[in-house]
Amino acid sequence: MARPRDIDAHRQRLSAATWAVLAQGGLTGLTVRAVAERAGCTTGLVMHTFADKAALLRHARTLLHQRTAEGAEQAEATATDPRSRLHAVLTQAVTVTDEKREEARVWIAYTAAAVADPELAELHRTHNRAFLARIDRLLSDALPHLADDVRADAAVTLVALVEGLNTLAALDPTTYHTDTQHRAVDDILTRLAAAHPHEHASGPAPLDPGPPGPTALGDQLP
Amino acid sequence: MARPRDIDAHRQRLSAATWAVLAQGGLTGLTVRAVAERAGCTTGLVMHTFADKAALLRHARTLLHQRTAEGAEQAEATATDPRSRLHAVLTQAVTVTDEKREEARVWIAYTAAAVADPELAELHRTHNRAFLARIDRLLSDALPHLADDVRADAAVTLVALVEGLNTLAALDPTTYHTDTQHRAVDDILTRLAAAHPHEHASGPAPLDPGPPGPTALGDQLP
DNA sequence: ATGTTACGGTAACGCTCGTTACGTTAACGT
DNA sequence: ACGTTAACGTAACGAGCGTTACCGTAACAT
Repeated sequence: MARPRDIDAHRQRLSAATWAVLAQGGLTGLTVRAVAERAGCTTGLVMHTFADKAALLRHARTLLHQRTAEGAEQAEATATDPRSRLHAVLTQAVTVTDEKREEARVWIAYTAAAVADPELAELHRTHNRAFLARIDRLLSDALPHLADDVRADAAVTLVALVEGLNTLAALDPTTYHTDTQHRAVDDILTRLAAAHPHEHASGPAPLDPGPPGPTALGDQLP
Repeated sequence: MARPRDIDAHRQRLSAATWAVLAQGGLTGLTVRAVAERAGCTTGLVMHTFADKAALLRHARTLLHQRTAEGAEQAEATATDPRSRLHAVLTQAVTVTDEKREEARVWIAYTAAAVADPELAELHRTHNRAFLARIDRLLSDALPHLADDVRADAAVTLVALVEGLNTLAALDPTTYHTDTQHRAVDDILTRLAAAHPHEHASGPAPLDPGPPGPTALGDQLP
């Protein structure tokens, strides 16, 4: 035996290099050579660590999702009551930091790659549905007065809003500022905390604010 | 003189071919040869019609925006009252047809390309801000009771929602169905038609529905 | 009818890509 | 200390890319 290697550490390092390359050069700038140079090694190590370029892409994609899931998990664990948990997870998802700025650009690249790559598309669906389920769960805890179908639609709305805000902010941070994104999320949550306008499609809106009061979410702004 | 050509017609045909290639093969599948084959010509015509590949991309991008702007213009012209105008433009933007399905995939490709291409990023900002301004104008006509800052945030929310819904629907049409998207847009509009929860940060919501009644937008569902 | 003109096709260039075959070298058991 | 073994680098291959130079040819003016 000779020269053992920590292959998982290599995979992680190369995945991080893949993110960096994607963030800087976009999808067309992603080459095995660029990843190797970014990781401080040669293409030899890359091809010995992954079967091919597609495997590298998939691994980096999965690791990226794990990182975002950890962020949501932490936000969820930090908050105390159900409403602030929902608020914390969504706010964290649209808060722009140096780390998240890169993440958004990488996210866009993977979205585009998934259009033509069925395996990446399947990964996208799995991960996105997990996030959607998380928001739905947080919604049912935070706003139990919402009917199931209304809540499902609200979850879709919130997930799409986060997706859209991050995409637009990545390309136009001037127009889509962090403050604007926070206000957008807070506004939706505040309106959801109020009763649904035509609940069960019966009569007009009952306008029932719910037990904790309608301004509970809005008051949590920084 | 000899052999005149309609260069604008060629540009349009090649741009349409570019969309088709982008929709099918994604950003990495976009090659001059693929565009030429799709358009039924050779790379020679492509390079005689455009200075280089980037010019072809930019032209197709601008033409795509013009097409989407026309769609919004038609929806706006068809509707009669201010509220249905806003509703029609947003609904049309998230309605999935064969044409729009391709459009969404092309849109994603351009978004990813803009991450690494400053010129495409500038085009994106210009066009997106134009759409944002349109929504803001339609909002001020449809819901005049909204304060300027509230309306601006609402416009950002609606644009981001449309962007997010289209992106997610392109990759997961099962989870993000056309009906779901319509309900998401309608729901936001209905909630916006109600008064803002903490208007001017003064007291609680005045809950003033406005002249045409609070359910005017919700009732316009198909 | 015919010469002229430029439109569009052909084919090749240089380059870079993903991938592979091979050589080098570093770390372990003995 | 040293041979062995596998990890990693090196270098080259074939394919495909954007781009260019060149040529055939179709359409107009005369």
